[in-house]
Amino acid sequence: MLELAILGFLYDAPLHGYVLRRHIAALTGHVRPVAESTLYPAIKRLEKAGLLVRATEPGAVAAPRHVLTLTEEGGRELMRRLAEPAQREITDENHWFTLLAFLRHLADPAAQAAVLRRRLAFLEEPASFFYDGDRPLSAEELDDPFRRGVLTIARATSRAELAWLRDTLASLDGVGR
Amino acid sequence: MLELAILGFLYDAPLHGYVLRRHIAALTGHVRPVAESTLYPAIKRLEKAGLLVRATEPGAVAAPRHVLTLTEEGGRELMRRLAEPAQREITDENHWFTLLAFLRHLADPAAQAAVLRRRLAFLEEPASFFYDGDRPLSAEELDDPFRRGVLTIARATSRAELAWLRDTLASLDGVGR
DNA sequence: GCACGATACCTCGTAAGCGAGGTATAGCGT
DNA sequence: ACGCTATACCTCGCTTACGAGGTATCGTGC
Repeated sequence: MLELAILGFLYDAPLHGYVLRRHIAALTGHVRPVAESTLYPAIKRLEKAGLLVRATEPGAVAAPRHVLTLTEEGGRELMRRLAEPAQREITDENHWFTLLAFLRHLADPAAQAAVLRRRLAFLEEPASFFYDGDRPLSAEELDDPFRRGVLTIARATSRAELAWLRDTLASLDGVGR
Repeated sequence: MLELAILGFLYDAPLHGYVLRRHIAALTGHVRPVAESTLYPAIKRLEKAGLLVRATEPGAVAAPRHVLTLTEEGGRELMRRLAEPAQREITDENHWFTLLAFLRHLADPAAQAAVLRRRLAFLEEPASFFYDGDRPLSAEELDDPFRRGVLTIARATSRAELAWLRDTLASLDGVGR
């Protein structure tokens, strides 16, 4: 998820670590902050894998900067990660939102639609958080107000997302034809 | 999050690892599956910390079971984790939902309300996923349909949750008076 | 002249999660 | 007799993440 965000931001423009950190904080920081000690090693991993290169520049304001530029391989890797996300990227909202934030980079509308359809299939599966044996329980069946909250909120999210998915898929299909 | 779920389920009744695993899978598995190689070490951690005890029972169906029972210290630890959750438990929906699933165990309505109010404060902070400098962008200002989706979905979730939070807080305050 | 905050990057030890793989038992179909 | 599936638990090595702490530069206010 972090690596995807790094690749996604760098695809737009070369950045140095500090600015990248602020971009990532803006994107997911209110929900899941990223520590510096997580970001810098992640950058090194991606550099070692040949997905980005670092160029040292004298710091405009303070210490020298390491400007990060995506390599061609890095661009290809981003496309792979966007087009063929792991199942976790589809099911976990945190991951999914990060993927959506950069899905526009995947130029092909059909490929974008294919990813959305995987999310659609996931949301259409009957699933709950609470079960009576194998039968999913609805909010109305629960006494516990907190568990009822979970289902109420999840249902509202699911509805909004299904509507958006169907809308967006329709317009992507329109472009494709 | 995983440890909270273990403590939460065991607070209801002693369970052995395999059943616990299915409970956890039902609760969060569709979004974020938990591997066996994560669960069993987690159980051992909690045992080592004195939060639960294991008793070997001949397996009813197959191999011998390790029935897990919460200790008093384990019960107290659960209450602590429910009453004073880390900020991540409040902001990250995955964590938050897990917390909500067991918040009923916290018997005091005032303590429950205090936790809900922390979530309320978080949701009331103006925050976006996308910014123009420091200014949060609204869905309407975005060209990118996927980023627009993120904001549309997040807004629907936020609305539903705010309504539920205010309702539930009102009825908790009613009980407290 | 100097403390302070912001910029900019880094290392280290520890914790947590995961996939791959292993061990066993019991029951069922063929 | 044999394989298959479900139950039930475990270890190992690898990767990722995090907090604590460190280093250095520059501009601003006092």
